[in-house]
Amino acid sequence: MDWTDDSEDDDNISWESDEEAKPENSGPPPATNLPTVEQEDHTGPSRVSPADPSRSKLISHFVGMGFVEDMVTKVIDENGERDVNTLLETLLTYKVIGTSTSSPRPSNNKKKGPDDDFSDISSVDFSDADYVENEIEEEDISEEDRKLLTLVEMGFSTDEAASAVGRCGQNASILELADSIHAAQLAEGVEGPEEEFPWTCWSEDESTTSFIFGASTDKKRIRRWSDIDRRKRMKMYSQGSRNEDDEDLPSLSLPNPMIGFGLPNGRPLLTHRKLPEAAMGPPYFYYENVALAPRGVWDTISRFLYDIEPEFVDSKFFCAAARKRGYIHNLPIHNRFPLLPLPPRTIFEAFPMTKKWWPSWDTRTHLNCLQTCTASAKLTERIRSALADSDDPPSHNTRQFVINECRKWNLVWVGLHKVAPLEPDEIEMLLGFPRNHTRGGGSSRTERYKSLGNSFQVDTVAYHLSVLKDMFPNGITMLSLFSGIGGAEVALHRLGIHLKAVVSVEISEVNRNIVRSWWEQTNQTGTLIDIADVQQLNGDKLEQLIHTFGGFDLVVGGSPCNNLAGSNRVSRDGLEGKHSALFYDYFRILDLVKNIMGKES
DNA sequence: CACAGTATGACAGGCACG
DNA sequence: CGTGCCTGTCATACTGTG
Repeated sequence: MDWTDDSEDDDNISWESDEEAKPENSGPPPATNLPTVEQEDHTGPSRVSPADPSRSKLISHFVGMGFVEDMVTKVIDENGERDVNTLLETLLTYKVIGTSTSSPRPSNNKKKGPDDDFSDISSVDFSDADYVENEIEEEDISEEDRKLLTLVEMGFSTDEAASAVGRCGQNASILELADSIHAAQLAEGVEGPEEEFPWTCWSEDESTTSFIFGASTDKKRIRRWSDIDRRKRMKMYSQGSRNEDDEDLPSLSLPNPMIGFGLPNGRPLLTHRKLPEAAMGPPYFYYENVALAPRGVWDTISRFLYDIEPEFVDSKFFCAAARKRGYIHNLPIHNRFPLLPLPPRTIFEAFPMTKKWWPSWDTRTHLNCLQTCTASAKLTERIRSALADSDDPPSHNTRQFVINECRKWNLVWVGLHKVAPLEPDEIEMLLGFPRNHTRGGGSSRTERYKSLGNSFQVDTVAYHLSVLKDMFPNGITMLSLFSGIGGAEVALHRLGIHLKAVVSVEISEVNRNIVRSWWEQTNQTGTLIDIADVQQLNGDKLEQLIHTFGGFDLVVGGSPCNNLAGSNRVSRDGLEGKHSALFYDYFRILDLVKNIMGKES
């Protein structure tokens, strides 16, 4: 499966285009810049030339993040100070290059040449003489030492790094070593030495680079994810430099591209995080809502949900339709795997019949977010007549009109000059549900659109939940809040995870019927209990349920987005809105479950 | 009454530009 | 760094129809 065929998209992966547009980025060599213990003697602003205030501020900022000053200086020299985002990307790229030389791939750790090491970072020019020179220098460091250095850079102690190499052998990859240390920490029940979230890496695929946040060897300099500093970094990461006055505003920024902690087939998938003590299970939990909520909403949600950083993912990387969502969960994030078969990932793959009628000037390869409303017949007729009356190809204005409406309403081409909204069963397919999942059972067409528009994208959610399969070979007991049409249930079922018991809370009777009907049709052998209102789920009721089922393994829920979604022109009131305030019920119930289960164990 | 159709912007992020 | 422009967004309220 090729996860890179988006490259012709207009929403190119930003670092690709950035790097390609800047061949001069081939600058500083990676190897000598591998952070080492010497790094601890680097200082802040004092060593920075005061000649240029903005420059020295920039340098000390990056140095404070754990980059070596020489490397920072060099990167600024080459890129200028204008685009902080580019600077950070470049610095991180060099860091990753350095890391990758010391971490052979798990499947291929034979002798390797430079090409092997860097083939996945094609956008950087390695013909640079500096690079060759430093590759030679790097040969002087033993393989084991390089791994130790990398682990230390990731925030582990030298003792832990050495023990991990001892346990896993010298041929183990960095990822395996990091996992081993993490597992050892969990087994011992001790707080990790480097606070939570020592580093995070988003990696994509063979043609892209990876990002690492906050790597540093200095314990005191490690930034807690929950600190305000992370906002600064996220802000820089996603938007470049901003007004300093904004820094106190509690506002998380969205990553671009929106790929969460990594995608299927991402290579190498260097993901590892340490959660705050209070966030850890049991039970595991998984919370979802729209990514583009009003300012401050995700900060609040994150603060309530034990300060876990949201994972923002756009489902366009999983299927043919976009769906930008934030997920907060305490699940492990390594060894994820996608649902099979992989769903169609472009419009043409999903709807081959449309290709015949698709005009060349409609360059869409993905649909936008599937919503609860669809275009009217009147609009599609306006489009048809506009095209029928115009030349071939149509004028710029006509094309623009048609394209805008097609994007806005997710229209597809079904005939000459003829566009149409998706049918409910087509949306079911895009979202990963079985065909006719919402059909029948007293569900009207409008209700189907509404239920589907409010649902999970199953493949995306399943990818995150896939880590549960090995952990619960005998199946799981789940509390599903705001179940809707059962996206989480379908995801777990498709993953082959047995559902021992599901307590489903859903206000809509139509949706409850859909889930019940699906449950019966898939011959589930477990128990399904449905409850209409989250308000009914008080401490007594939960205690009773937990007693009956021996606790919950997983608490899933996507609370209502009505007052958060951008489409809402009337009552986009944020988390305090009538519907979206139900988030607090999610938190209340999750916290109750944690407390009750904590007592019983 | 149920259902379908329709009109109804605000707002934030990304980008190019000066 | 500010500005303008473009783009995208799990929706609500009202009206018409049978």
